[in-house]
Amino acid sequence: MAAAKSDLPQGTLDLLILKAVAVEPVHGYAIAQRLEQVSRGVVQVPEGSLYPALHRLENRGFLAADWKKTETGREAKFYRLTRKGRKQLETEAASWQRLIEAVGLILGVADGGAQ
Amino acid sequence: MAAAKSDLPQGTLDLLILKAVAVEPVHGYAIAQRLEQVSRGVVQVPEGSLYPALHRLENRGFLAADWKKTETGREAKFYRLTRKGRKQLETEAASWQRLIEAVGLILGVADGGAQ
DNA sequence: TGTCCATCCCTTGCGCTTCTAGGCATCTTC
DNA sequence: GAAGATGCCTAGAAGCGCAAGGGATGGACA
Repeated sequence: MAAAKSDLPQGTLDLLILKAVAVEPVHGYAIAQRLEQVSRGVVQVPEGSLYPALHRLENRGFLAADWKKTETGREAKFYRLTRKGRKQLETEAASWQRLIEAVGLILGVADGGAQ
Repeated sequence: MAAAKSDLPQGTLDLLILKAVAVEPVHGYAIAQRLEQVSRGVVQVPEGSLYPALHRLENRGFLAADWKKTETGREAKFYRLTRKGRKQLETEAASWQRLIEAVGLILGVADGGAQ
């Protein structure tokens, strides 16, 4: 059923996470909340997707993490973008742009089914 | 020049195939060529991705197929959109729109949206 | 005639990512 | 001290795209 739930296409999550972290160091739980909020609920990131993704990105050197206290007084792992990660963010953002342009061409070019 | 190789995110291929078939019945080989051509080489569909995808879509009742002769005189499997498939195309196209808008919000690509 | 290339179809197995479904620990509130 | 929110994590299953195989046909060309 077409709920607001939108399974993210493979690879997109990485891009979104990198972008979310680029602004300022954030911890995982807040990343999910921020993505959902900014996207107006369209993007929903279950924790089972989020944390593995964060670990992947950290393993590849795109993110680095430090434990700090949150506003609520709890210890949390704050991720920040490395230099390599910033470059990766640019690359993926460019790829994304190229992709949506290409898909746009395909979806829009043939006026055959234009409603 | 280096072709812009772009691994398609999971699920995107279905949408593109449905759209390609929507205009008129086409056979698999031509679908791949058309997608690559219309997208200006950005979208490339290897046969190992294409045919399984076609079979999936046929299995789910989104596509139907008939063997016909091509212009070049060879037998080929021409796929066409079923009623269910057309509905699916609309659904997926809408999902895609919603997604790129959401990602756009997060990336801040909208003019002045960044902050 | 025989060979090569382009066209056209297909399958298997791998790798990758996402999601479901759990568990664990801390802090606040009642 | 129980409950709920916060915050982190893992294991397993499922799905999809891709590389790398293979086969069959028709036309071009020597």
